[in-house]
Amino acid sequence: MEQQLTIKQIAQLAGVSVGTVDRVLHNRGKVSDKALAAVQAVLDTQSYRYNIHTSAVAFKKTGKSLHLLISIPSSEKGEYWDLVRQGLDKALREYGDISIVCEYFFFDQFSSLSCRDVFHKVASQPCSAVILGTTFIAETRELCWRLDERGVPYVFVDGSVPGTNPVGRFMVDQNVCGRLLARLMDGFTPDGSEIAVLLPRRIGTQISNNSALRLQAFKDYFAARGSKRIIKESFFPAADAAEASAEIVSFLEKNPKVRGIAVVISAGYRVADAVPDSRREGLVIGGFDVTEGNSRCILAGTMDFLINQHPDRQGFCAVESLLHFLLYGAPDKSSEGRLPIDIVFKENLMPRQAAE
Amino acid sequence: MEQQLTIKQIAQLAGVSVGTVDRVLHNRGKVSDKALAAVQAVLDTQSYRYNIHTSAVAFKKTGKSLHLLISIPSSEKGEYWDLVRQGLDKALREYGDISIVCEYFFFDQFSSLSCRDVFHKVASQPCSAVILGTTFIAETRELCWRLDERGVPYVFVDGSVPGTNPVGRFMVDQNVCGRLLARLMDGFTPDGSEIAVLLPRRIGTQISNNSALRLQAFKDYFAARGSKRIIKESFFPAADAAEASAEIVSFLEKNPKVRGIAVVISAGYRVADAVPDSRREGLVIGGFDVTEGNSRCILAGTMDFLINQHPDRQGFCAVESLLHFLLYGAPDKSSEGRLPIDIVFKENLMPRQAAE
DNA sequence: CTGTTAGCGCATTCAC
DNA sequence: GTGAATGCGCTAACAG
Repeated sequence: MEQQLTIKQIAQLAGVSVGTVDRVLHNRGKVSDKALAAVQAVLDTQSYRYNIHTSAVAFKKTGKSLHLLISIPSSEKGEYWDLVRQGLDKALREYGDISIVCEYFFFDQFSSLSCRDVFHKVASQPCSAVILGTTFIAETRELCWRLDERGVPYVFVDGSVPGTNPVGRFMVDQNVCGRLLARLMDGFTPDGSEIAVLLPRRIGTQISNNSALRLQAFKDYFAARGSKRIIKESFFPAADAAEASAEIVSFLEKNPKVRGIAVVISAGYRVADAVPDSRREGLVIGGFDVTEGNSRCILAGTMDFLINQHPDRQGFCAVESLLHFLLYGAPDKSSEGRLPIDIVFKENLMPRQAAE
Repeated sequence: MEQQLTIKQIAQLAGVSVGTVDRVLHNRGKVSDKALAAVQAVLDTQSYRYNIHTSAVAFKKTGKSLHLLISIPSSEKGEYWDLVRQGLDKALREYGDISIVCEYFFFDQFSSLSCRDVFHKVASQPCSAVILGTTFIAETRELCWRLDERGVPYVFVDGSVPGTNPVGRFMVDQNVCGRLLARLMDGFTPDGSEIAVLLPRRIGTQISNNSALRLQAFKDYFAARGSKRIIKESFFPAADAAEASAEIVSFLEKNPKVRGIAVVISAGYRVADAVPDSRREGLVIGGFDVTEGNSRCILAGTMDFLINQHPDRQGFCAVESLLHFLLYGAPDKSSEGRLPIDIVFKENLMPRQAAE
């Protein structure tokens, strides 16, 4: 709408040259106090909007390009971290006018050793910035310290780690996830019935931070309302379909009053697949995220709803914000807020939920 | 990621100049068959991505700017069409690097006469393109014919009108809205209870197309499942708080078995406000869209859920797509798909749901 | 420290 | 019909 302020105009208003304005805007130093004050004065009055795209064009001249390192868990196609990746890639495509060299470092989300190994490589790799999937707290923190030392900016996807200084954090509120799950389960199951919460059991690894937060919030919901609902917590081997199936069948037999199953991870389809048809009627199953497996179950009617964290959006925002930071030199305004959470039923499941 | 193809490179590969490539890309004619074939050959092999932003920069030189006409219903702050407007404005801000002159033409969504009047002005106003809120079918169609004659492109927000040729249509599937509403109501109310559907009663105007579609889909949901649920349809005066209140109290007294109220328009808060506290317990109220009134009720706990059509997103996408069309000369790939629909509970209500 | 300038992708104008 | 040249906002190299 209203004409944008350009650096040329700023220069004119401040009585300096565009070079000086550029130096001020990017904190490149080598500016006299007087010139700095003059430019600042203009910036304080008028609102300047930086044009990331023309900036990118100018960058091309030098042949320099941004070097992005992305370290996230590896993932089957259509599973959680692959969706994150789709969002990352989509952003990289959308900002294709900016010269970006991008390198992925995948680690095994079930192995802290693998994470440590991979992060070690990341720590010493020269780059402009890093995007991290926060899975292992200690390992992530250590890497961040190394990056801080080197002055390399980084952003988090899917979580945050205390004691670090990320330029942005892109995640949803797990507390909201847990309470929302509780609300839906509470509403969709009959009053006297029991509800099961299924947690992942992993070999040699303890329950992930997100699962724990969701479980806590889930229980908090009922506690806060003074609900008499009986909640049955149970672990299942999320990685092994056959084993999971056997355990879930047995669990349902032992708990005949269960009318709802809340799966606090994105492998809900494993549970849905395991429930025998004879038990399907009157059983509500809810899970997380529109992964391929969950999507299939929703369409088939063997799962009832999903809480969508929009992993793709998280990835997209991470790249977008990081580019803004790298080119503009200051964090994006919206890099700190929690991202919205959706609820997906069969009725509103979109074949391809597009990232942003 | 991979280097973008530029028009300079295309020119080189085709053995012509950038001017010729530009003429081909924009169908400006004045190109020999031979040159056209050469450029086409390159475009067929390589994939060219047009850079809308550098294009916008170049446009500035000429001082020419895009003239957008936006004609939508007027609206109180925070109500449905104001949310659409927020999305429109957000897009205009985001694409602030493009010189756009934008003019709003508001009409009264309850008066076809007002619409006709306003559209008459729009029809003769010179402009680059038009964005239309599709409220009155006949009036919209007539305007579109006039625009077609003049060769002015237009897009729809919040609906579509048969027999027109919009460059894009940005809306959600009302069929999905209705079925989703039914699904939620069905799940959240006890089995034997009755469900009320509340429709707007307007003076001198018949029920809007969207409301009718939602109602039909709502009923279809139950019919398809052979459900024995009793659905009570009722009209209420959405525009008058006092009258609405009286009628709803009386409705609830006459229908004591009603446990769910589905309001098929965005004025659900009027219903929620009218329900006496004594009847609140065990009553589920669902409506449409995160308007200020609905938002207040959700937070207060007097409404239970909203189906969010993201009017802001619709507006945003409309502008984005139109700009793409105007600058590139071809419709956006994603200008035809239906937009996603969210569900909002107290737990996942975001204070300010940002557009895109 | 500061101003000038070339050039990025693109649209347009104007000679040829 | 066509291509060379100009300038949009911006960066960076360079000359003062």
